Amino acid sequence: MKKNITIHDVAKHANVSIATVSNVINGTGRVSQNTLNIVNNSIDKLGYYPNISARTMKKKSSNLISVIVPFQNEKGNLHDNPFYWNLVSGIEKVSRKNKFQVVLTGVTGDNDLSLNFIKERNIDGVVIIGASHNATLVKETKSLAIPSVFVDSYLMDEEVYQVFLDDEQGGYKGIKFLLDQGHKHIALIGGNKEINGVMKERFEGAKKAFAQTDITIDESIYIDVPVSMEGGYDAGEIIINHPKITAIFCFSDVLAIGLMKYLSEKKKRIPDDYALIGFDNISASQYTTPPLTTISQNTVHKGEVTANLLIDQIMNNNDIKQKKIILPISLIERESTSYL
Amino acid sequence: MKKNITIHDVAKHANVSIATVSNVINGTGRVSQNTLNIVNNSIDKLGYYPNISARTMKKKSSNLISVIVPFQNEKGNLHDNPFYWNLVSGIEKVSRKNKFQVVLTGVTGDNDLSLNFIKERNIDGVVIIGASHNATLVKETKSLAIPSVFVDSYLMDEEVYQVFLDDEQGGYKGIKFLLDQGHKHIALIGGNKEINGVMKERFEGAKKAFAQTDITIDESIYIDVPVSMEGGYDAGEIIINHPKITAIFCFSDVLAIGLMKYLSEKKKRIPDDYALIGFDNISASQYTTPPLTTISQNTVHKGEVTANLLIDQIMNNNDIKQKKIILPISLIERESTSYL
DNA sequence: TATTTTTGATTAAACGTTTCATCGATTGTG
DNA sequence: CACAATCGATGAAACGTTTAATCAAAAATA
Repeated sequence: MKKNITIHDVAKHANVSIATVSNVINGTGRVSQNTLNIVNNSIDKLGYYPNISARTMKKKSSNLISVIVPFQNEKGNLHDNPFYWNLVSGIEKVSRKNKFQVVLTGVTGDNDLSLNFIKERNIDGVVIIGASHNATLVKETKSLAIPSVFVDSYLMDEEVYQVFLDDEQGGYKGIKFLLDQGHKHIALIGGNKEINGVMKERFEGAKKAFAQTDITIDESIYIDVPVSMEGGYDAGEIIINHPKITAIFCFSDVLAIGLMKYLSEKKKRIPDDYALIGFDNISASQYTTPPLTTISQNTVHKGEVTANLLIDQIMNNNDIKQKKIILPISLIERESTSYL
Repeated sequence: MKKNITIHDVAKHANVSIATVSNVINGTGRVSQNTLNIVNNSIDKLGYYPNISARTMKKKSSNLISVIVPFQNEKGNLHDNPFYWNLVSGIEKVSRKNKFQVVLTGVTGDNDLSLNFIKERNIDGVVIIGASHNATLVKETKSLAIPSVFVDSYLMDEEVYQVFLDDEQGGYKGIKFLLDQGHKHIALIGGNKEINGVMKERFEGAKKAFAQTDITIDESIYIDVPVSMEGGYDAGEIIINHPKITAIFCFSDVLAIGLMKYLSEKKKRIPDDYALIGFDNISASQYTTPPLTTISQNTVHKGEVTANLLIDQIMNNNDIKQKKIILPISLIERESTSYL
């Protein structure tokens, strides 16, 4: 078992005290140019690297960021949706640039909801993705009293840092677009819209668009399914049994992709039989046939914004303008929609 | 600033020594049922949780697993491919079950190739994904001399723990399938096949399938593009300029999805004009039109296997049968192929 | 009963840092 | 020249565990 090189070894080698070595490593205190060189030289020569656990213990800060992904299903896997990967990608990238590392943790139900590790490890900040459905998780996180950012969670809580999309505007624009094209009977497919969350917001936006016309939303239908390709596929049956429907707004691209399969199996044509809009602009959405008109969000960017907001808190940047960051959306018109 | 509850506080509260408390926490040493109850009671009452950094320092083990994803591109983002997310999902799940947490780290080129954090944090084990292209990374990792598993890396190194797919068999089965259907001119699309790695293996398998027939592989073509939807799309132009080609084998589903878009834009029909096979069986592949015939791997499962192999090493399970685990593939026939 | 073994618990050192208080030497001021 | 201020460096305590060595009391053995 090879013995670790410690700060003591460096101190001995450089003929200085460990305090001086520590100062050199951290750029703290006062140290002359001369000893600085000597110490750095010793560090190189010995191949010294600091022990972060010791540092963490002393400083009560680990330079670790925890990203928590709650599960919708019970299989224990992370969501099968490219959206999450892109988000995490953005978070990881910015964190890395700022010398933080990302601990990725999935939490399932309330059962194994143990955020203890955050305190145990002196984790500096935590990102929670899509916690709307999980009140316990939110409460638990708040009680940690460490820097945190909730993504896509729609918490009615001014105290809390949040990043989300202008989902309402997204819902609005999607429906407005379809209405402008002359559609009158529009199906909406999404997850549970009763809970505060992205689905509810998108739906609220949709309602607003309807309200601006003389078409009442009652002529439409909302189909509540699991947000996955399979869910979208399953929703297809309901769609084709509603004879009047001419357009569909899926509150997630994965839903739209699943639905397209069902419709294509039933020989329905897009956009001829049904105009179709998705949400998220995952990269697959431009590769469907036809390419999917969708509400675009830059998910990697969202992750970057999230990480920055978190790190600003950690660093005590008091020039944080706002606790809530709402990212804009835009509608990308592709070929799954066209004028009637 | 609230003071942390330490093992000392618990000891005082329970009227025992800190050593006893430590024994209770870890289930080590001898402690009577009576004091066990008392101590546990104190722990609950005080809301004590151990400080993992202190423990890590003493035990030289952090219960942390590092997952390293090398980048192909220079944008600094993790690969935009659902494959990776599924893999990480499997790793995270098994790790969590075994009380390990996952640190996710992207490394770009050789420039910022700093694996120092692994030693600095006493990380217990490391998973490296797709390191074939990155010799420095491999060398660096080996020099760490800690438990490690390379995924999809094809290292010619018997010392090293590896998990990969039976890529050669995958390449073989795909081509054999097309040849059996009567195709004679087949295009292959993949990444760089000159480096040891999944692409090379798949190509080798393909060659074997050709060798069993009187059709020579020279009548085929290999198109080397970045492994992404965009790459597949770009390959399309080459395809349609090769008049004899009747079938295409994409060494990744994302390539196939990109290609399908190009072909559909050019009014080519699948499978009528081109038979098409993908690789990976990402969930999107069954939602394309037509659904994609593909070589299937269970990527979440692959992640689970990887984590188990790593944890077995960490736990010193000497009943590890083999250092190389090759996971089977199977061909899933969908509608992007059919007999001529 | 005298002696050994086992049980349950304790003491104290060690893990590798950071940081505060201290201190001698050098430089600056009036 | 006497004194104050600054500079560069140090010693030692503290962070919160684990664990080896030790020990008294209780139980088992002869």
